[in-house]
Amino acid sequence: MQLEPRVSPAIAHSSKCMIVGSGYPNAHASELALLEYPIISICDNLERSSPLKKNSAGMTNQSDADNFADSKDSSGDVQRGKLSPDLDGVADARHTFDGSAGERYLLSQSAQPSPTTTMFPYPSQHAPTHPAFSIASPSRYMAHHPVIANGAYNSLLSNSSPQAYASAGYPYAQQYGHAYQGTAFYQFSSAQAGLVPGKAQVYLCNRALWLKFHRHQTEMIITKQGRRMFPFLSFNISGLDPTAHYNIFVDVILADPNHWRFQGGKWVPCGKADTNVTGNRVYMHPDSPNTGAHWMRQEISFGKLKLTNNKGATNNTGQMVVLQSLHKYQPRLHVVQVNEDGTEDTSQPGRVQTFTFPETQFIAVTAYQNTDITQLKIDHNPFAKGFRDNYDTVYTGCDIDRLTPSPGDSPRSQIMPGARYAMAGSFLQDQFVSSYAKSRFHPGVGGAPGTDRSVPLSNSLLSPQQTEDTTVASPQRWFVTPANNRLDFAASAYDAAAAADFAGNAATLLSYAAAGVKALPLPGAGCSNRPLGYYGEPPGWGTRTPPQYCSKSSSVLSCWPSNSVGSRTSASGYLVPGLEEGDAIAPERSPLGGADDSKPKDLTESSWIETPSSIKSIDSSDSGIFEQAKRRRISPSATPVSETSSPLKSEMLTPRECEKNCSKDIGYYSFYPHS
DNA sequence: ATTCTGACATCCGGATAGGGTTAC
DNA sequence: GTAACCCTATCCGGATGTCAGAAT
Repeated sequence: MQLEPRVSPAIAHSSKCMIVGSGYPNAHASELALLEYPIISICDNLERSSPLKKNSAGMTNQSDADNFADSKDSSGDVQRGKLSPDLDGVADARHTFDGSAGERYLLSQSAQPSPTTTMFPYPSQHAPTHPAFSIASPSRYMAHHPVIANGAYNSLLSNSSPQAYASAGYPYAQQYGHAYQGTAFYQFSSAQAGLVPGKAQVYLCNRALWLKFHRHQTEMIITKQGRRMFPFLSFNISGLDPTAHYNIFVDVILADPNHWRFQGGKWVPCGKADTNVTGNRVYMHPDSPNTGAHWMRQEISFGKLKLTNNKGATNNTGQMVVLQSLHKYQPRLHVVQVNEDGTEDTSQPGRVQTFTFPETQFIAVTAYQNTDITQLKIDHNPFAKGFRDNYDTVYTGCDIDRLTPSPGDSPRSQIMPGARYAMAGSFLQDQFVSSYAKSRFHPGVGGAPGTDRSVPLSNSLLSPQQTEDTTVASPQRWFVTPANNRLDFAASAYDAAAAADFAGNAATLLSYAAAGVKALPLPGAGCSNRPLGYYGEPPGWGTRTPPQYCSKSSSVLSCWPSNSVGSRTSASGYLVPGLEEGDAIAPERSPLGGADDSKPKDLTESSWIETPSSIKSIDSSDSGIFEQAKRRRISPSATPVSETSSPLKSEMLTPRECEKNCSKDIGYYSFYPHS
């Protein structure tokens, strides 16, 4: 299809003058230091980084690499330092991130009027004049691996930015730069925050889960036959034209120019990445093309996306994304408006929007390196359930003993048992909410909700590279309630302690802010709950466990009218309190308070508690939590999570409750028009 | 020494078959 | 008595991480 590099003058300009560290025109050097992500000059890379543009430009991976290398060379100290493994975008950011930093990056933007407008999903990197993607020509995506450099679409952002992109290199730099410039793309008006017709907003539904992995540097297994991602990519989109048609797909690009190695309990760069790899890097959502209403109606899951290292794979190439082991990748979501027949229309600008979620970065491996990651996978992936029982035998019963025996890796050992168990809500972060939900309130499973046996999923879950951060994060950091989602988050930005748990890393935080995010995506708000009623159709994981959840929680299902975009996008639909960060909910910290617990409680009880004990036993047996409780031999004192603090209750508010609660935050909810 | 591969055991959900119950 | 429906058991495919051995 049309791969012609239709780049606006602004874009062209931006692509030619990438200046290291200048991605944050309004940021001070100190701030840059916090940005964490390397800022590397990548002249011409902006366009090339796009699988489409690259094809059209006939660029080679090597050229990409060279450009990247060149940019590094010219980028100076900043970028050089960024190449440190500790600067991969998480660890250090967290170390240095504090309340002030959070404020600085989230709220201090001149373009960002107030903290109250900082709570929004990731805005896209709009591509005003970018040639649309085409599903008709998959080959166009069979491009070389570009080093993440903002992507073609990112570069197009410059259209609205007078300063274009003085810097690029890594995606975030560009994004931040864009955001810091306060581009008009992102409406920071409290009244219209993020509500820009035609401009989609995307929530990473399972963001909390991603964060859990991200804190340890996510690893994804790649096999010849292809391995599914876990966590898998799952998004919620809003802001699309309900009647317009869109293609939605994900591509995976190199997140940095390094080859990585797990050494000494941590990931360290080891030479240059091999960018001379071909293969499909794009996974088109099977529902594409479809209407905006369709996309907004349900969660968009990419559970069937498989990662492989088999460059010559011929089967299911459409489902396979070819990657290289020990390379760091960054998935990106692309939303491309197409004609009704699925064809592209490049005549209109702004039809391509790209979303990058830093927390979804991962290193492709053929075998897990970090045992913390392994354990997280086992703990959260239903398919790995069979390995959970090994806990008793493999480990001595103390989850601390089970920790990664990596040097200097003692994050969990720093956790107070109570705090650890208090992370009950973390389960809600799971990709498979239902699995845990089923047993969450299982009678007799005392402390089940808080029996995250293996992994302290909050701030305590720090990788060896994050040991400095020992601050006890507020468990409900990501517990989004209709009334507090945005404001709470903003407030949290000032909370140094919370900062640790805040998105899991400063980089992420920054990405939000820089990307023009007005508020934390509060992904869970929309997804952790909504999936209940939308999992029936989505492919992949979503089709497995979720249905169970639905079948057993009919009352919950009713919370998400799947046939009504309007209702879905209503405040209640999107903002139902979702435990995104999964941490235990501290009622006292929740705006909803204990009073509001009653309703969710009733709801859950009606859905679960009334289930015949016999059935519940059966269900709970595979819930994970139940097993964990059994394995952990949890003592009453070790399971402080009371019913009132159960995350599920907050998570499962009914629409009525949602509306009631949501009304507390008019500013935010006004974003989602009630039908 | 590091990385990759394939076999393996395990788990889950879907599909199917069989049996039991109920309604006509 | 028959058909329809429901429930349960079983089989199968696909998924997981583990592990030992091969490859680099």
